[in-house]
Amino acid sequence: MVEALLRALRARDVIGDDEAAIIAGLVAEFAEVPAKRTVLKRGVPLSHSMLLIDGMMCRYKDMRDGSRQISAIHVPGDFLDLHGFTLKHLDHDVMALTAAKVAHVPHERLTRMTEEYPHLTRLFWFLTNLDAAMHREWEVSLGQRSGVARTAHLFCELHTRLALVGRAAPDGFEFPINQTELGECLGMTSVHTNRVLRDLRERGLLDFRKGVAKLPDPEGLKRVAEFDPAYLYLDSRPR
Amino acid sequence: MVEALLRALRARDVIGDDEAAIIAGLVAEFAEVPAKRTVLKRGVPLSHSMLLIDGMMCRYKDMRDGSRQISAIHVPGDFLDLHGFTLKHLDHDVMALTAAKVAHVPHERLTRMTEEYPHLTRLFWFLTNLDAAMHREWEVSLGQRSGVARTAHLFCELHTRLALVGRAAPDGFEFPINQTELGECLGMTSVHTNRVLRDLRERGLLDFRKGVAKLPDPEGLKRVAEFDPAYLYLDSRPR
DNA sequence: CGACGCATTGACTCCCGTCAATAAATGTGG
DNA sequence: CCACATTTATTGACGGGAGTCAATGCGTCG
Repeated sequence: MVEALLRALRARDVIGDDEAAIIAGLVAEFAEVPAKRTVLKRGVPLSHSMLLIDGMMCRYKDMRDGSRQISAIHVPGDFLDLHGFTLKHLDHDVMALTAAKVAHVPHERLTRMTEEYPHLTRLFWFLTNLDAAMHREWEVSLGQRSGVARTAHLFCELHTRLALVGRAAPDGFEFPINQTELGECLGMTSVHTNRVLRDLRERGLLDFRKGVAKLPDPEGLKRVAEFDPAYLYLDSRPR
Repeated sequence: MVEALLRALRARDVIGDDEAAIIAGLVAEFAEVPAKRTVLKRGVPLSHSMLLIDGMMCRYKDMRDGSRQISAIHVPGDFLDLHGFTLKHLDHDVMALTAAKVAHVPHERLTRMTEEYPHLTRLFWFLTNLDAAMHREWEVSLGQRSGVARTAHLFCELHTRLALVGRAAPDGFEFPINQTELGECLGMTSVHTNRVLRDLRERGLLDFRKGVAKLPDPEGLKRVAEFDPAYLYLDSRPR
């Protein structure tokens, strides 16, 4: 059940079968989550972390005026709140975009991991640092890229991350999100998101419709996005 | 020399004198850095992490067209690249805004820490998660807040963080940055940054001039910024 | 004193938000 | 299987916040 996580980790370091077994042993139970459900609320004390097994989720913060910023998209193999282990409660909410399956990892087991398995500890620490690296790249998108480039960049990132865990084809992937939510990732209104998507479609770079993204020209899309996957740290070195 | 770091940590957890001594013992050497110097370049393999003792620095990414996004501001007590311990190289650059003093912490000592001191490991892990929390809040600023609110929010954050390490008065603080760099934090041009600053000054909320920020009405500034310091995790709980 | 960096301001443009209408897709109950 | 409600996508018209270009001022420093 933790295959996606292992694929993500093995893209970055060598994980022995013994360590894989320990990782699998961290999971206490599995749970199903219906689409659109908010699974984690800001400020609530946490006693376990959640690993996404299947489906897609997002982190977000709501503003007083009803607008919302989605600060991260989660794909299978991602922890939704591994940072919650040291933060004790979250500063944001987490919501399921689709029906999803998650694994619960009790914090006591993570504490024990920090006491007995320093290498795994560094690997899990790495995962939260990877989250931060993605946040930084999103800051660049939101601060510097145009609507078109920002949108292209998001789809390039997801294509790369989903392919890593076997959820993307070379020319596309499923991305079950509507234009309002997509706009909430990109800091744009749904109206403008719609226009940007039309632009990208007319330029033959991206066809996103009904929750399915088609990438007829991935290289062209990367060029428009100024996409450099270095921030995803897809190189294997000991952690 | 590591007082600022200890103040930051003690705002979030109980640190014994024994642990404080271990933290101090992580430092191998100190170094002086001149203003405007880039101290860390993306992609360069790292063998130690740097703790900021005095002065201010920033993380940034350059775009191909010459524009730049600053993704974080660092104050004394911050690690500049603790995440580099598990990432092995950075996805961004780090630059000194002022003349500064840093402490070098060799990665071997951090590795040893993960093997011998699980509580300190969780504390240091927490620090990188705190960085990520700030990145998320900046995503919210860049994606949803107006130029005025975004600017106000940045000054609220810095006021809080600097006060924590004894570098701010109740009504202001030193912030040695020019309007171009400030704009690079906020995703705006220097011209627009100038207009926003004038606006905030005329509204009696913020007077930023010559590297000094005066906050005649901190509560009003927070209101405009929709500033909620929860994401800074200034509550003491065991990590 | 002149060169330089930085701040300030005006004029103009344009990307993107707002408001609104319509269409298309999806779901729901009878 | 149809009538109806709801959600989502699409498009137009209009306005405003922010970018671009450019000129001016001003303090610092060699």
